[in-house]
Amino acid sequence: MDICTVKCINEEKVKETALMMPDPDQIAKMANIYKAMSDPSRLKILLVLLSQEHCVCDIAVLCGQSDSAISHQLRLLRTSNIVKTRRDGKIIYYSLRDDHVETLLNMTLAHVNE
Amino acid sequence: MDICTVKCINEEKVKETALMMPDPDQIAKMANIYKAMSDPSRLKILLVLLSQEHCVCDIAVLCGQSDSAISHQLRLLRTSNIVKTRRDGKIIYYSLRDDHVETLLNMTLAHVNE
DNA sequence: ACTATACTTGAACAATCTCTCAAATGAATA
DNA sequence: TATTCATTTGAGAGATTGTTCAAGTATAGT
Repeated sequence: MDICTVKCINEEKVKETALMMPDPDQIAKMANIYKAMSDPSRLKILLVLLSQEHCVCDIAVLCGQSDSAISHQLRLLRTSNIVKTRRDGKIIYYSLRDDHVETLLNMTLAHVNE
Repeated sequence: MDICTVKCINEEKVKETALMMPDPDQIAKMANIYKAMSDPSRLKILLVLLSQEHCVCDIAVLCGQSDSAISHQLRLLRTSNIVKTRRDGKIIYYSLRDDHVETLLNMTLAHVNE
């Protein structure tokens, strides 16, 4: 009698796919990127920044949310390395950090448009 | 005294960006796609299916989770039109529904690999 | 008809998330 | 120095999420 009775219908295919799987670290990174874009209000922020850089309160106006709510979300996007900031006097301008997110956004936009 | 005192630091830029924004329906669709991929266990399922089609219990083995947990997630992916099914006797095979998700996954994989 | 297998479903609980509100920070101006 | 403005922060409430467990289908084999 086996101690470990793992049922597995097609062992061959399971082995094949297991070899193809990215490692846990990579999966976590991918999930983080998608998570950042998965909340509608955060996605709206990113789409706003896809157009051009903006300060916090203009983003708030464009998104129809409070400065505070936007600031909370921007912090998450900042710590996920998805947006970057630039200070000009009292005003802090936010923009997308690299091309990858832009490309992802544009690709997905094209997808939902077709 | 104004009733509606919307503060808006750069009206010009706000108007420009407002014109560029996708409509709410498109934004919702985009968010849904990202949401489907944002949970690590769901993302793992999609990466499994990126390799080839699999039945529920093989996916469960590959993901290290219960059949039930996987089935719940697969339902979400099914109703989001991200995976499709094919029945062969008692066994139901799941696979990715279209090229777009594959492309997104591969692009993001390339991104976290660099 | 009965049993076994592959999968689905509903309820429930814990964990996580997003927003609001009030207070705090840091930089520019009076 | 005091005030104002743009933004950040912390605590807390309400909603959403992912998993488990137990019970339910649906199909195939005996």
